[in-house]
Amino acid sequence: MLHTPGIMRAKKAPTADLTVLERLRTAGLRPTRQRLALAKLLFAQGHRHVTAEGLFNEAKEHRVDVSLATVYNALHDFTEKALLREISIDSSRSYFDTNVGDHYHFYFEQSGRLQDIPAERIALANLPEPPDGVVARVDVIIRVKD
Amino acid sequence: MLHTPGIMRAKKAPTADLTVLERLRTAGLRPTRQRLALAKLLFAQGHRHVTAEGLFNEAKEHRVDVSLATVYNALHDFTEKALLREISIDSSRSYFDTNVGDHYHFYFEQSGRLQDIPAERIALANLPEPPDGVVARVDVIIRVKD
DNA sequence: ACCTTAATTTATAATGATTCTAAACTGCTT
DNA sequence: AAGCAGTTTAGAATCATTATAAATTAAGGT
Repeated sequence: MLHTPGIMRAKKAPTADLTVLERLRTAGLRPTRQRLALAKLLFAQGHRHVTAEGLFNEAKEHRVDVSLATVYNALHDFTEKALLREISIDSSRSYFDTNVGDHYHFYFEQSGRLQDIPAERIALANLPEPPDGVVARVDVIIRVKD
Repeated sequence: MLHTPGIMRAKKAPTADLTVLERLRTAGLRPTRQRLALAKLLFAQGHRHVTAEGLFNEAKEHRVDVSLATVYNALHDFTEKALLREISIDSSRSYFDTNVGDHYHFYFEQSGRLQDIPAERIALANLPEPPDGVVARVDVIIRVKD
């Protein structure tokens, strides 16, 4: 059985990977092995809410060898490039949301879990103008005792 | 010039102090020297937003001798007894708000300052019900690039 | 393919806010 | 006045996050 190692090695990864690679490039981020692997974990399925520690553990489970520092770096780089959005729910840790569109959140205090609420599910009217400066974003968090 | 040390010592503090003492008692908190002093700083004037570190420094300026641990204890005790409300704006520190009524916030990212928005200034309609559990509270934070 | 360079990764140390500990102290009731 | 549960405290410990500085690697040019 003949095979062509060179071509095998050069063979392109499945579509999902390509997309991730393009996303990174488009964002102006060098698609390193680590960033690609983390981005794949983050963006493979639907929207997610992760913590640095959580993503780090997930990477380990998937035999993705990255340092915790790199997970932090990647999360911040992705956030800076609007691939992620950072959410402050409690002072003890930060969550990162793969949904960067306009939306709000349920926060379940017991479990520490977050759930998206589509923007159209809440009518926010009469938003006051800030005394000065410009509105960067409006966060709405419905805290639920579950 | 005669004076009566015993009576002087026993003399009641001004109204504000009495009120603070009553507030603590009513809340079921023992009115210790430290808690009284901190409560006075917190509730003397209008509504305020403080951090533990900030209140600690303010205490020092006023020659109120309390430890940082006590400031943390007091802030948490007050919050538990609904004399304060804790607000999570960013993951690096907690703010405590002396306004425990229904209201929202402007957050000025540059300065790290918070400003109250009265509840009636924002119309929040169609709030979705949580899938399970009960709504503990709804936070609205308007983040301002100033 | 090979170089060069700047960006990235990494182990590890450092930081900073907060919490814990366990010993000393103090309101409050008897 | 005495005793005790509730508080305070200095200092150590914790935890998430950031900084450091050396090693690695992606990208572009030759």
